[in-house]
Amino acid sequence: MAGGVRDIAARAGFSIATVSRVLNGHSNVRPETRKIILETAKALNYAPDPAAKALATRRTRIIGAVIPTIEHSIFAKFIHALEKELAASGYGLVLALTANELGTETARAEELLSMGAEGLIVSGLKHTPTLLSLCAARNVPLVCTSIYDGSSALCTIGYDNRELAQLACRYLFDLGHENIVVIHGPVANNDRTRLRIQGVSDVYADRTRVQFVERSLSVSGGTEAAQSIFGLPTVPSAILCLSDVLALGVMFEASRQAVRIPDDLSVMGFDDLDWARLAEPPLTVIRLPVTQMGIAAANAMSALLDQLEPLQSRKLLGQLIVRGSTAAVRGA
Amino acid sequence: MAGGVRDIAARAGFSIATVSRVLNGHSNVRPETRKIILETAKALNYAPDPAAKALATRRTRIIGAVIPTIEHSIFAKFIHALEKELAASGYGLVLALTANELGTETARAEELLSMGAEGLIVSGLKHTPTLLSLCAARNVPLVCTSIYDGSSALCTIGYDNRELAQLACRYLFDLGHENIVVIHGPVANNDRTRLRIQGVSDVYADRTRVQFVERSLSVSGGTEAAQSIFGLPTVPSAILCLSDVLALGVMFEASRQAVRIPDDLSVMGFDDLDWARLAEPPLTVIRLPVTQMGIAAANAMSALLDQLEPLQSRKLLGQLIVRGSTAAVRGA
DNA sequence: AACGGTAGCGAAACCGGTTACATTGAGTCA
DNA sequence: TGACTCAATGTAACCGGTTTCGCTACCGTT
Repeated sequence: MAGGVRDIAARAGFSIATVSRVLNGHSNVRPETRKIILETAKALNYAPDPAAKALATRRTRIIGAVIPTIEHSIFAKFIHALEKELAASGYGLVLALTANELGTETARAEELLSMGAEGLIVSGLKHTPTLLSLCAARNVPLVCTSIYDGSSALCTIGYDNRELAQLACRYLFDLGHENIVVIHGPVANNDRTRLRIQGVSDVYADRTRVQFVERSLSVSGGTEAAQSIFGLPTVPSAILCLSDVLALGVMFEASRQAVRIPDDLSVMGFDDLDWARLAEPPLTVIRLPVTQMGIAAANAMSALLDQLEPLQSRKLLGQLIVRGSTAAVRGA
Repeated sequence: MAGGVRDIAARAGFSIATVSRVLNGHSNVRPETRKIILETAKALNYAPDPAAKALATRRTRIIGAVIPTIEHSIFAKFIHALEKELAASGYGLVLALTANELGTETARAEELLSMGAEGLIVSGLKHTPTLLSLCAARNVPLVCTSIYDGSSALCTIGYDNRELAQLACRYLFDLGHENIVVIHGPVANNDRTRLRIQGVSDVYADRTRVQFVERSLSVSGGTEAAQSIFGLPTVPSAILCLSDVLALGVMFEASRQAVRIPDDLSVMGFDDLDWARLAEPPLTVIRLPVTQMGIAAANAMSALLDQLEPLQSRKLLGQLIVRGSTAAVRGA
């Protein structure tokens, strides 16, 4: 029932070339001709075949994203902004979630390319040589997100994880917290977490004063970590969570064990998820500009593909948001 | 640099037909021929052109999903499972988020189709006639999720929202709660919420005993609702939140106002997000089988497209998970 | 020796669009 | 009136795969 350009041409009494011209809004067509063709197209309720169009134009207008997960809100927000902005530029988003399974990223990326993605968005800076050469060979633009590295040859659009961790630690240190615990997610295959840890070490140079606890990147990771910390002989005066979800777990556990925040313990998060400002007490955090990042990544990609400008790394700024979950150490 | 089948054919000394046969694993090719062709394909690091392949085979192996948002974890979990399962069957997922903007669903669906989606997954049962006729005209399979309706002509894969709300209410009622408040997200354009509200009314038939509060579907919606409720002349003995995020907001606000849960107030959620069992107190919820739903939707779609079996509605079961946030009403 | 069957392969059509180039006819100008 | 320009349209090639159909050569039968 759905006719192609040839059907329209036959029915309207013109050639397929003219039909195509009309359908693509080219100018050198007589207005009346345009009208006739548009009408018969509507009558046949024509819809162009995506595959044929892609083959002829060599464009799919699909870009792919390979992301660890979407269940962590920080990624969800990013993807949301990314999708929205891509759509505004007429691009579609194909998604591949690696679910933190190490080493699947390259394979998933390849799948996306085989579905027609003409650009790739990934997170982090560390990728297999295979992936890199793949992109180079087929010259598929690659944008790395959640990280900014001006010295990298790759296009990175994100924030400076190390710097932001420093910002958090300096704030805590200035409040008099000389004995802190840092809870973070798995470092395996996660350069961003590693950078944040470096940032912590930059400030808390004397390693005896800072302790790192690695757990799964989830609320339960936070509660587990909190349980182990609360059982310590000397409880720290502050806990820095390198993700808000960990902080939520800590807050739940603190509430359960009647540890008062911030009186007994300062707690700080990283992300600034929606609930952070609404928590009791409201959570002091490092805010990550993920929405901005989604927009920036989408714009960089579409600008490149639309031949407007080359890819360019971009550093987005996070910020310290002081709220009620942190306080000066007692007696300081 | 990247060669096509014709390059391989020329280099290997065979015809493009044979090359294609080898590349697609057809049997009637001499083993040695296969070997030669595979080697030259590798040498030229051949990758089939997705558009050309799609045009010739009339298959894209892309399915589209139009979803309100991905920032709500319940959808994120669904999409995650969906993507994973689709990928396992060799399908890709293109995503369109409507961000609750009313009326964009149809347009977004059309976009997905124009990018080559050969199947559509949407949420809810209520859609524009345009969307429905679009799918019918191009015979694109459509799967409605987050809802089950055995009487609908459409394929629905989900849970019975009304029934589950009844389950929640009967539980509360049996605990002696005769005066409850139900907090829910916007009902506009959301048949699932409306069904849940119906389920509540089924149990709390006497409308004077139940009060409905509509807020944005977010933690802040929950805190706002809680604030208005705690200011009421007669505070209810229980609050049923038709989504866990609302419950989180309520819990935060309760903690802020020193309202003890469950002693002063029972709070109940809907979803069973990761943190629900870890909250303080752990949240009593209706668990929604969203992961299962993602898997089921993916399987239904792929089975249809692989010509294995027709689409079929499927009812998935939610369940009541009793935890610490609810208790019998005092003096009952 | 004549024959049927089949494995292996190639030529060419086809999928449904886009577009370079050719063609036509009307208008302009000397 | 002839030459030239340009707007409007058509013809056919092309994008890069898949697939139908037919040919050849070789096999085993009788």
